[in-house]
Amino acid sequence: MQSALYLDIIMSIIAERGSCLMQTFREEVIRLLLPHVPLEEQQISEDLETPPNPALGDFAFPCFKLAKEKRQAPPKIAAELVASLAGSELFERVEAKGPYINFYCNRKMLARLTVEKVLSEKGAYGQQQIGAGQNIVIDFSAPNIAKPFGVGHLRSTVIGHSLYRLYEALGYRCIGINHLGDWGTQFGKLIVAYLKWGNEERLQTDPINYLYELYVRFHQEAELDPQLDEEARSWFKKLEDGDQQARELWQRFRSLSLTEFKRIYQILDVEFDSYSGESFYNEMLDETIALVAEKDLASESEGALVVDLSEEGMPPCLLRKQDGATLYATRDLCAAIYRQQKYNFAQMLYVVGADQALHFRQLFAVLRKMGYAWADKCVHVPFGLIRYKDGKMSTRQGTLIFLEDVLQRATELAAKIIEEKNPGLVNKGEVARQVGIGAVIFGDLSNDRIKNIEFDWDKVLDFSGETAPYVQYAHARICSILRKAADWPGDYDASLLTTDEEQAVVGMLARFADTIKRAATTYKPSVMARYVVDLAAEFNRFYHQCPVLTAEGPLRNARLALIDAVRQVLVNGLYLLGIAAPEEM
RNA sequence: ACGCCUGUAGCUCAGGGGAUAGAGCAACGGACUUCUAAUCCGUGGGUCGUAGGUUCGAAUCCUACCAGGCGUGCCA
Repeated sequence: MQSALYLDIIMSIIAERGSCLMQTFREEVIRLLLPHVPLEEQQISEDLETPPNPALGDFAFPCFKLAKEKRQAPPKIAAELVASLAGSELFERVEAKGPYINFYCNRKMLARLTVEKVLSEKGAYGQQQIGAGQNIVIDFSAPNIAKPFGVGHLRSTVIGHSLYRLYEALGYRCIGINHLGDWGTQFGKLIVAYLKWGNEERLQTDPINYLYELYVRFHQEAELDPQLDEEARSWFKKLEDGDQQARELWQRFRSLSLTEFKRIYQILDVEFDSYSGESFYNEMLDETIALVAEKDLASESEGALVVDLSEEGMPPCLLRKQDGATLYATRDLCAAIYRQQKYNFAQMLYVVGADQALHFRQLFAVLRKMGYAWADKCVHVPFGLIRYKDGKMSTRQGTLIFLEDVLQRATELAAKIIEEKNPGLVNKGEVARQVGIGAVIFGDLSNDRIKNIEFDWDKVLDFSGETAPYVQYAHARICSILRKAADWPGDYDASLLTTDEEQAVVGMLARFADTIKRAATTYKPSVMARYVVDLAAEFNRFYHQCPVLTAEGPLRNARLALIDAVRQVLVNGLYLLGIAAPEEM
């Protein structure tokens, strides 16, 4: 009874924007199994898996769980089940293999649905509506004013930026906030250092490096003279109290730094919806503290104002120091409440290093104690530290590697390789930047964010294997082929794409939407990074196995359509990572 | 001392409780008169930190231990 009408319905469901291709096939498997197994829909869906080997089909259902109830061996159950299943247009074969039932997607149909969907939706392919009408706040990058942008800050920046784009693809409205570290005791330190050793001329000519120098010097001198720390704290207190000299210096340091940061963000193609940093909340802090006190949560301890968290098994959260000055936690608490009021977020992500895990657990605990149900919508998205082979990277000790140096060297290397491989390339400089910077970003995103990274120049400057240039190269190759096929009018019959190599590529394309969802909901851009590498690898295998331009008529058209679809998904995937896709390299 | 995180091939890492644990790099051997060789194919290489437990089935879940990293009230 599998009529043409039924097929049309399936096709139209899949063709609908925002639907997941593989999901439709998956639901069909469940529909087929449901009448024959004593399991809930949910349970079947959970048990369903992707076979380790494409020769074993596209979906597999393990029969172990049925063995107990049916009192039969799993392979026997599988065999009998297969015999009783209804046929489906969506699958060309359903076979029992040992204890598994393997479902083989109808290759022609999968190829058609996938390629047609990609080529009609183009840049929107993969987008979903899960988050429609909801806001999500993403707090990322947050560099400290008056310190250079080091490779350490790159992590928060690129992870946050990628999450921003991933959640946008799920239909959320994203609000990217750069919670600048533009307040705090560090400014007391900087003011002290500047007043003691400052040189106006050097501040003018090379602000960031000079401020950094002062900062490092402060810490060196403070080792010998603890009195300096005392002075710094008192200058910060003055700053909070509105002392004019302090505010003027702070204002200068801040605006000089911000100009510098924006330059870096431009290089990275990163933007923010708000630059409201810590100082932004300065006027609201008293109110926040009053709110905490109102709920009877604040208490005095050793001269400081704290929220006791012993019930939660955590050390107390400090809101005011002995001298009355506020802390990081006070400002974060204030910011969270402000953002909830302003954005009414469905979720708020803090893309901040794992070394601050306790701080966020405390922050969320205080919000919960205050009775805010939305505290559970706040998520700390932690990531590992960048370290040297021989120890921790430290701003204070001045052992920082500047991001700009890294980007610069990567770009130079890319330029050198272009000179070797493709000296005729027209816009060499631009492409070298796209490739070099892409390599650096990808290097940071490709591994699980929780792992520490050991900084290694050799690794940063290696463009072979699982890297952005690898993916970009596959993309450029496709563009090259498509340029040579300018005669192709764009018509095709994708159902001709049935070889193993073609199907492997199609299968990857069909999994794109699922990958976006998984990358976003696990807050792991690395999932998307792995995907684009896998897709590029699958394309490369196809490329070496199947001629495109020299293929015969209809097959040539079908393959052109296939690689055009790959090109599109590579562009979309790289975009989600914040990486450019040059058409030639 | 306590808490959190990590431990998979020589190195860097993937592995959505299930079929023979996979990539890249490095090593070695192949493939450019043919769509860009920043590519592809092949070979070698593993007590999945250790010991228990749960399960029909554990790299994956639980417990203990070991090793490393980070954190533990007036920095952020």
